[in-house]
Amino acid sequence: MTGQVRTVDGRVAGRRGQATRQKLLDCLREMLDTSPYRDVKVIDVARMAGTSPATFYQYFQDVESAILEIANDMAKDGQRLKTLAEDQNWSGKGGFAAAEALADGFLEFWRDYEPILRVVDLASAEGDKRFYKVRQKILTAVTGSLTEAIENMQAKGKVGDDVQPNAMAGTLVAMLAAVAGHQKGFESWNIKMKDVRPALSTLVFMGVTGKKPPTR
Amino acid sequence: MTGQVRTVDGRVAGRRGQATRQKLLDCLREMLDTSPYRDVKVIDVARMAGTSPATFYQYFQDVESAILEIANDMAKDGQRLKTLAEDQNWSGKGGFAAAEALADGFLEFWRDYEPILRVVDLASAEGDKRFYKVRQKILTAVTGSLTEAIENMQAKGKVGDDVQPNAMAGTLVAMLAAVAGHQKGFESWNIKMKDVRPALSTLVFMGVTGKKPPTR
DNA sequence: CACCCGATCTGACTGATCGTCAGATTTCTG
DNA sequence: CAGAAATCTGACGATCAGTCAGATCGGGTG
Repeated sequence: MTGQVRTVDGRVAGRRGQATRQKLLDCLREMLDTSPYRDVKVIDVARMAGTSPATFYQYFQDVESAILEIANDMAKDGQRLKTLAEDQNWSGKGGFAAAEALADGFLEFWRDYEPILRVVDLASAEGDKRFYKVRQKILTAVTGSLTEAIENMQAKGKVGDDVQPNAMAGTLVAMLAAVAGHQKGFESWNIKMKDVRPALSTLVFMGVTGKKPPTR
Repeated sequence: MTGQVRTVDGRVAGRRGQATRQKLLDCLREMLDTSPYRDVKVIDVARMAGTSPATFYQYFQDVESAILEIANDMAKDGQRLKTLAEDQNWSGKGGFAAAEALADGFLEFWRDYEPILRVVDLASAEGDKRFYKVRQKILTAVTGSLTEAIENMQAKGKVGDDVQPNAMAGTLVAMLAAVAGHQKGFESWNIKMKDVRPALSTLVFMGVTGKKPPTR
């Protein structure tokens, strides 16, 4: 299913090849952790991996393609977010707990992949479809689950139907992603994450159920 | 107050110099509209402006500094967002209208400056303090006004004080910025902006007041 | 108008990186 | 161990970054 690993000129990579390829990806990821995206150079990645630029180009079209590879792995891992939103009971205290878990899931996921997600965000905003697709893969599942949840609440008459479920779900997901992506920003802005967490959960809960969260 | 326009080596630019400088900025901005950030080259900007790379370096340290210049102008214009959040009456229908106006303000502002804001977002997430400061300048004022509004509501006992006003305000602003920055994404995702607008406004209203918006 | 002088621009250069290719090196196979 | 396949790399032409000394421009002056 994952398909075989191939070199740029189409040959299937063997054991050794896969190892170097992986090493290049690891070094690229480390590079992105420490340098601005614009300053990441193939030559530096190659040097760090103890190989030559020519080798890099044997496995990747360019830097973007390599990042896309990392991003795809990330997207697989991202499916864990989906499980946090689906088949939850959103009423009452349990619902608020679900909202908290969802918020935590986003915060943690973004902490794990921050530099990659930055690039994915930029590239998809710039209209790169490959990156857009990755972003979708991560967010679409969550949005879908939330949409269903909101539709259920509306069916029960708990929420006014003056809001489109998918628009609300999309907005909530965008919010979660944005806040998760600016955790450092919040911190250095005198806003503590431990205060942001309840704010996020509250908004998710209110967005889904249309109600104030239960007092604890 | 704006200070005189200076060349890199400290000379004050005259009439002609300022004109070239501005032309370079304009071309850079146009370039960012159409090319990925990573692919914007000094040589292309210079060519488009009908001048040479050496001239570019006479006025700007590097591409980032030039973008920062554009971003600073943008930040000035961004102060219009602040007025949308301050001294509003957030109760009842008027409050919901205020929330709508705020959402519209964000959507419009991001539409005006999308490519620049993308870069500002990336660079500040990457830890570049100059860009972080610009981002702050735009968002901090709005956040402050919203914080006040929430504090007022809490003082009146309308909202539970289990949420920190500034954390909630920061979260709402992050949400507004994120959604505004992904307008194209939403559209191509089958979610119409006209549906997102009420979702956004509703969340802002609920975040500030702790209540469901009034039915219309 | 001819000249001058500061402001402005640019050609040309060095060095770094990109991206490619043919050939060297390593690993695998029988 | 020989031969083949896989893998790696040195070397190269092209492009771009960034610098500097000198050419050009344009307004003011006598």
